[in-house]
Amino acid sequence: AEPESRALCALLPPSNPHMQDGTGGSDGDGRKQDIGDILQQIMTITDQSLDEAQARKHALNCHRMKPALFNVLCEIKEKTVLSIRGAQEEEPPDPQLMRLDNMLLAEGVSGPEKGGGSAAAAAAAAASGGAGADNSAEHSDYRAKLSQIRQIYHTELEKYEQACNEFTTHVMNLLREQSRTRPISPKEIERMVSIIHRKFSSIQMQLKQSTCEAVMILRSRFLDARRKRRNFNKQATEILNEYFYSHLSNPYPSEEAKEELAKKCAITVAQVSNWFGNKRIRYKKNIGKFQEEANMYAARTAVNAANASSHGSQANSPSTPNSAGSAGSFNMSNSGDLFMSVQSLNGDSYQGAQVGANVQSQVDTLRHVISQTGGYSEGLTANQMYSPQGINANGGWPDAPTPSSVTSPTEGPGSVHSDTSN
DNA sequence: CTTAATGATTCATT
DNA sequence: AATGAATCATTAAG
Repeated sequence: AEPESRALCALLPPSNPHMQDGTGGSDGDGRKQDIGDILQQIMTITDQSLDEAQARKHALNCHRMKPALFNVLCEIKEKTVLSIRGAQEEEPPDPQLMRLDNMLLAEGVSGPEKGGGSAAAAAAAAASGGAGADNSAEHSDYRAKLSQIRQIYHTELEKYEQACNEFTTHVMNLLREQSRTRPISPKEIERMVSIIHRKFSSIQMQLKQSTCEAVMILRSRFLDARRKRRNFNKQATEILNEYFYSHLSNPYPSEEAKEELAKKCAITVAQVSNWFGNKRIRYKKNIGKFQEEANMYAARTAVNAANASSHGSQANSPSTPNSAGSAGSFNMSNSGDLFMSVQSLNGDSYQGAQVGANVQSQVDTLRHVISQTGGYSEGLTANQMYSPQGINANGGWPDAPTPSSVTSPTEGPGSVHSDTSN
């Protein structure tokens, strides 16, 4: 068969003139010049009618030499494809692409439809309390933009996918059509398809990259925005202040208390912790500045307590950790002296019917009220002697939860520098 | 615009 | 990990 092929090969040029009407007749010498002609020819092809092309194709297919030429082409193909196959190997999974994919997945851009996610977030916000609207309002911008990005990403991706598929089918049809004229193995089609896919996937990667970039920018903006603070509403501040001043001797709410405060204030536990951290340090820094506030809340809490106790129930006071059994443990345990003083105070002003946690929670309050009214100055002075400002000076809260006298401001907490550093 | 108030963050400490 | 202290960055008030 070999010599025959060669012979056929030799026969090939003479058969050409049929294809190349007048233009392609030139051979090796005038190549550069020919390029112009070929170009011209190509340009004119577009002008040719489909019928003409179809007829030409048909003529080609029906050419008597066609089967032989086909075989030749097959043989040549065999060799070249082998060499191509050697160079062509499985592409490794691009690590960068994986990185991008992972990130997009993590950001919820490429993951499952975020409709559920946002619904869940909304549900969570709703569950966290009535004023969860704050939180969702804060995040709505972020979420809206994220979903916008996601939508663009998905539509673009879909567009690419569609275009890729369209193009692939086009190419496959083309190759299949051409396979009647020239030998095209399925492997080759496959390879072509993979090349197309690779091209498109590189485009996709660009899309993913830019999407990632957008998300990152959005995210950084959001993180910056996270620093944007919104003041708590008045009610929340009141609740927090009530707790603070009614636990002034030990303003360290337990985890449970924090949770309850958080729930009541419609803020997070972390925010409660922040608030107490700020409050403690700022109160300590300049007690005088908080005098008025302290007295106010003390009085208010005292009224609440009085009402509560007169009703025979303490569950009403927002400042006290209810569930009397356990919540009071952290301050009951370390203050026998306090308890004693409370009892004496109770003897003076209220019925001794206070129970459990409520007692401790009202110690400071009662002090305030009593000192405020002035009628019980003796008892107060005794308390002051018992726990003078010296303790405040030495650090106050952490070691011994001692009642701090708010009413005598000791206007000189040496460093009155407020923290206005900007 | 300036300043105080305030929530959040960061870092050191325990 | 929780807290204190300092600081940042925004908001509200003047």
